[in-house]
Amino acid sequence: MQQKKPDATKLPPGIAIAWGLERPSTRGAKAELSPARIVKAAIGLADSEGLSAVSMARVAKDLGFTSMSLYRHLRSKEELLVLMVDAAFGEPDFAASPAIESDEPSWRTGTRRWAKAIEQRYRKHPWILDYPVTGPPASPHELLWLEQLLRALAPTPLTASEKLNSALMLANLVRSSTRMELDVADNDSPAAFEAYVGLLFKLLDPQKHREVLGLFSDPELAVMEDAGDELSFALERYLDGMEALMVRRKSIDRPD
Amino acid sequence: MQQKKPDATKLPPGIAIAWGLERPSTRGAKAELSPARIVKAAIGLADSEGLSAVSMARVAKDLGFTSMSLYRHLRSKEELLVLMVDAAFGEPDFAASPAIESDEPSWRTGTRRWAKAIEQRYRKHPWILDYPVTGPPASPHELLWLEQLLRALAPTPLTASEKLNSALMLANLVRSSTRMELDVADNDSPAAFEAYVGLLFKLLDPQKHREVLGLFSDPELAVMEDAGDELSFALERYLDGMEALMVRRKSIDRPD
DNA sequence: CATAAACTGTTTATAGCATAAACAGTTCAT
DNA sequence: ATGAACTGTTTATGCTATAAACAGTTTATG
Repeated sequence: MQQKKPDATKLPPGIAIAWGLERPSTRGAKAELSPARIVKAAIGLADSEGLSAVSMARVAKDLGFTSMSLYRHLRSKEELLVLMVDAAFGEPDFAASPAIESDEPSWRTGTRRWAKAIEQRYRKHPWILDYPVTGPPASPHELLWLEQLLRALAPTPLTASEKLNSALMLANLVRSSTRMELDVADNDSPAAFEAYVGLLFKLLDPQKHREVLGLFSDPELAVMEDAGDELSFALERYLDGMEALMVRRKSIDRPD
Repeated sequence: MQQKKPDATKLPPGIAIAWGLERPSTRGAKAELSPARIVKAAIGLADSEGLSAVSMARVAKDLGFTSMSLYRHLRSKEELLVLMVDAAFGEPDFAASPAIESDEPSWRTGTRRWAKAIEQRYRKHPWILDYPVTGPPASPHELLWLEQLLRALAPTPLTASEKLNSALMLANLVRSSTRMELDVADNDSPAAFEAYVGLLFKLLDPQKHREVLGLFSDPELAVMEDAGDELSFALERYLDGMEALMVRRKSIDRPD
C-alpha cells in the first residue's frame, strides 16, 4: 500500500499492519473501511461458518462493499488470515499466579494454566486450527502468548534453547491435542466412533494389525474416548518429561 | 463410481480404493488410467513442485489426459489427496529390533526408531505435512504405522487408552517437530534467522516481552538453532514423561 | 484559490480452480 | 446383434484471488 516506511514492505504479510506500522496517510477520501473492521467481519464469518467460508468476496459482501475494496487495506488474503489469527488469539488473560501454594513447582502450575488458557482460545475460534502454522510466531499476540509461557518457564534451570524448544513444543502439543479433541467431537461421538471401529474390524487383517484391533476391542477405550482428556494426558506426560530433565541436571552438573 | 459394494459409497473418501475394494468392472473399454497411476503422477508433482501445484488439471496434463478423465477413477480431489498421503507413507520399513542390548527399555528404543523412520517419510515427501490431519487414521499404510508404534508400546504397562493417546501424541509430536525443522530450513538459516531476531528487537517492548528478548539475546541459541534437533529433544522429553508414568505405576519393563 | 497528489471504492477483466452434464467410442454379457 | 457398462472428451458453470483502469474525494501545495 504505502511504502513510507521503507522496511514495511519487506515484512511478512500482515505483520506491518498488526504492529500498527504504516498509515502516514493524510490526503484523500476518508476511509470507511479499515483493516480492523475487515478482520472483525472475517472473524465473525469464520466463527459462524468456518474458515472455508471466508473469501474476499464474502467478507466484502457482509460489510456491504465490493471485493476489491478490501485490497485498499490489505495486500492479500494471506494478510487477512494472519491478522485474523492474531486477533483471535488476543491478549493472554489467564490470571497471573496468585501466589497460591501447592506441592508442585510453580513452572508446572503456570505452564498448565497457560495451556488451558490457550486451549480456550482454540475452542472459541476453532478455525485457528485450520490455518497452518508457517514459522516462528511474529505477530503481536502470538508473541505475547509466547512471552507468558516463557515467564512460566523462567524459574526453570533449562538452557535458552531448551526453553524455546519446550515452549514451541508445548504450543504444538496443545494445538494438536485440541485439534484431535475437536475433530472427534465434530463427528457425533457414539455413532461415528462405532462406525470407525466397525470399519477397522472389517478391513484390518487380524495378524498384521493385531495391536490396533486389540486396542479397539478393549472395553476401557470407549469410556475414555468420551472423556476427551487427550490434552491433559499429553500435557502431564510432557511436563513430567521436562521435570525429569531438570532433576537429572540438578543432580549431575552441580557446579554450573 | 460403481456402487456394486453398497457400503463402499459410505466410506470416507479414498478409503474404499485404498483398501482395494470396488472394481467389479468387466464390460466397457479397457482403462488406460487407474487410481494408482494418477496417484503416482500426483506424488511426483507434489515432490517436485509442492502440494499447491497439484490440481486435477495439472495432474491430468502431466499424464496426457484431460482433467475430467481423472473423475472416472476418483470421486474427488479429496480422494486423490487421501490416496497420495497413504501411498507416500508407504510400508513401515524400519528394521524390527534385532534384539540388540542396551541399558534402556525396549519400548523406548522401538518408539524412537519408529519416530525416526516416520520422520524420514516426512522429509522424503514434505507435502504430507501440508495436508491437514482430519481424524483418526483410516488408510492402510497409516494404520500399519500405527500398528508398528503400538507394537513398540506393547511391553508397556499402560492401559489401552493410555497407549492410544501416547501413540497419537507421538505421531503428532514427530509431525509438528519435523514441520518446524523443515519450515526453518526453508528460510535459509543464517540470513532469515537474523532477520527474524532483528524484527523482534525492533518491534517488541523490552518490558512486555522481556523473556522473548532475553531468550533471543542468548548467544547459545544461534548455535543450537542450526542443529535442528527439535525432534530429538521433544521426543526424549515425551518418552521420559511416559517412563515416569510407568515407574509411578510401579511396573517393571523387562528388556525384551 | 486552484491544482495536483494521494487516497478510497467501483467496475471490468483474467486466469485458475473443482466439477457437473452430455456425448462418442469401446468392450463384453446377453 | 444388441444393449449395458465402461472410458475418456467436450463444454459449461460458478467459484476463487487479484490486476488494471476509472471516478470521486480530500488535502497539501503552487
